[in-house]
Amino acid sequence: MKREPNAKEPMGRRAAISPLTVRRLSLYLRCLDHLAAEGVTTVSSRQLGDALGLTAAQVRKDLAQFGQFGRPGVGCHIADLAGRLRGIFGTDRRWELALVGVGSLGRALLRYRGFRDKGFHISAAFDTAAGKVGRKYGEVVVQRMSRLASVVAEKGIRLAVLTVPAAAAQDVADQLCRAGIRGILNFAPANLNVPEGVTVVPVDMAAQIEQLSYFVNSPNRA
Amino acid sequence: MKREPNAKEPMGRRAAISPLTVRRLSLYLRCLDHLAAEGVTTVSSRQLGDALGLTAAQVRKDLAQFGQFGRPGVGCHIADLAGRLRGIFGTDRRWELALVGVGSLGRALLRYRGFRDKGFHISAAFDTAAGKVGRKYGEVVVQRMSRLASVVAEKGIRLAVLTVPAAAAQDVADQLCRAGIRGILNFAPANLNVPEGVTVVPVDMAAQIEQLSYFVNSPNRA
DNA sequence: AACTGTGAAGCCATTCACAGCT
DNA sequence: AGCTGTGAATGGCTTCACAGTT
Repeated sequence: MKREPNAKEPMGRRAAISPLTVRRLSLYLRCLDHLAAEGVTTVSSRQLGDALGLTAAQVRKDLAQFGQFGRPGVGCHIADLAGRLRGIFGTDRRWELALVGVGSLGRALLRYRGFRDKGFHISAAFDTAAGKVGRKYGEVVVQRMSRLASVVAEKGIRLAVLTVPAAAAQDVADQLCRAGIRGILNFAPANLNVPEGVTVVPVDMAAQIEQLSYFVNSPNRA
Repeated sequence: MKREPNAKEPMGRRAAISPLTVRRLSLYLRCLDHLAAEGVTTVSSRQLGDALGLTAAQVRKDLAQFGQFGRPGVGCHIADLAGRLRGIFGTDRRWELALVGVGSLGRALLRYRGFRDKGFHISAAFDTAAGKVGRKYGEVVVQRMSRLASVVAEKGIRLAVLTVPAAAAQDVADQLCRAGIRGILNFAPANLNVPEGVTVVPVDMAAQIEQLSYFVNSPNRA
């Protein structure tokens, strides 16, 4: 995972957006959906910021990168903005996922509703353990690893969830990349090396609880 | 083993460290443990940086905040540095955790080895569902929520793992804070309001897969 | 009056470059 | 030589402040 100097290339009409901004966009969308469920139709940047602990200017700057939303004096139309954000994320369509590693975490994710609600459907699961192959968890039957490439091709799967032990992670990631996967949600505590064009988003829960104990441990509070 | 604090700050009180740095410290520690397991005893900032996709200068700046490590011409002694990092995180001692919400994700975390390996032990679990109370998952028996405060006090629990549905998250967080919890690892897709002195670290998997699809979807590579 | 969108300023984080140690 | 620790420079992110719109 090497960070290139990020040359400013004019390709595509979207300029590169910082990962920090992308993370906040998710928060905005969650908040908008929440408001919409309550019947609210309009929201100001200040309201959004207050709900999330951000400044109103930050919210406006983030959203401004994608064009003009809300009208002065009124605010943003929630449904419009939410739809637009979904378009940006690509969650206005359905995504098929492959999951590799059917341990306890993998099984939990096979049943996790949070993915389905956003349009992400785990439609194939793989494991090396013979005892697991053939078993059905949630909706999918576990298959052997040798079927990975053909299933990925057949179902047009572009994203994978990686829930194998750290020691196996790089090897499995290589297989996923060869199979044509474009993105990996990596739960293994390992840094993955992937070719250009494949994105890895790490979900390192061990690191996150470490952060928690750091902040609880340390005397400084902001 | 002479430590030379060099009078940056008196050792007792640490200056506030940016969350970005804290996240990288976790990566350093993981990498150091990995190297140590291979029998390596010394590492340079360049090697560490290369392994993680960071510059050598970044690594040195991050570590310099905590004093002097490695010797010029040699590098850092891995065991020393790792031990020091564990001290910073507080993972050189044992932590007791309470888990609230024994759904599929909660059950998976009750068995998750990644926490135990870092010294975090889930020693109590709670749920509102009568059907789950009394059942044993992994090592712990699920208890009813009304017992939360007394168990937390009794076992000296300071951290909690929150795996309840979003709609219940704030209410449960309030209960946790009243019970004296100091930190919450929040898996619920909701922004929690907590009093001063309580830390929340969000683990929003839905947002993370949204990020993944954004980067796969968008033309610009990072 | 309320709110947006945006240049400019301010602040923080990263990288550079080099003196100094082993 | 090889490496660290650190001031200086750079670059990026956030906040400020205000002109402009409804």
